[in-house]
Amino acid sequence: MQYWLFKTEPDAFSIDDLANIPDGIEHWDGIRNYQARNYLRDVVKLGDQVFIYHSSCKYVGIVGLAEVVKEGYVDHTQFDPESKYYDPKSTKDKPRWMMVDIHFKRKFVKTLLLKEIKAMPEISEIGLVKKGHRLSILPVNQNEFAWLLGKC
DNA sequence: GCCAACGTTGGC
DNA sequence: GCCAACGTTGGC
Repeated sequence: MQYWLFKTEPDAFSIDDLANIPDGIEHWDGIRNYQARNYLRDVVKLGDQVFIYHSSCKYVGIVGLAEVVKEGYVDHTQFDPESKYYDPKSTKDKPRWMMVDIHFKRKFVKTLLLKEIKAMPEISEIGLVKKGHRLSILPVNQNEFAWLLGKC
């Protein structure tokens, strides 16, 4: 079992959007960064726990919890010229981009704000606040996950 | 909207 | 394979 933090811009897709899907399952498409892709392809496994994080918005932080219900498979939006995630250099023989499916578990009563997370000395080493923090798929270690979940 | 950080592209 | 130019991310 591993732990992750998936970023999303709530204007585009929020925790509420995820919660409002009838079966609660959504494919996490549109990841266009090789390191994040490698995580999705090779490391993210069934049953892994995922913090949902809102970025580029008023209340930046962790907003809820989801679980991986399907491991890495081809992200179809890379082949769709109408999609903003279209990648003309990707081919069906050698698709570049992957995605996973996640299932909504719960929305936290209150957003665990980035500024609160930054103020926690117990998890000062968390990837979210260090170099490489721009990755949209970030690993979270077990201690960090347990600590953060205890604050929600 | 600004800007620092950092990823990608492409010429050489 | 280097590196400058350019694009994107994301907090503020």
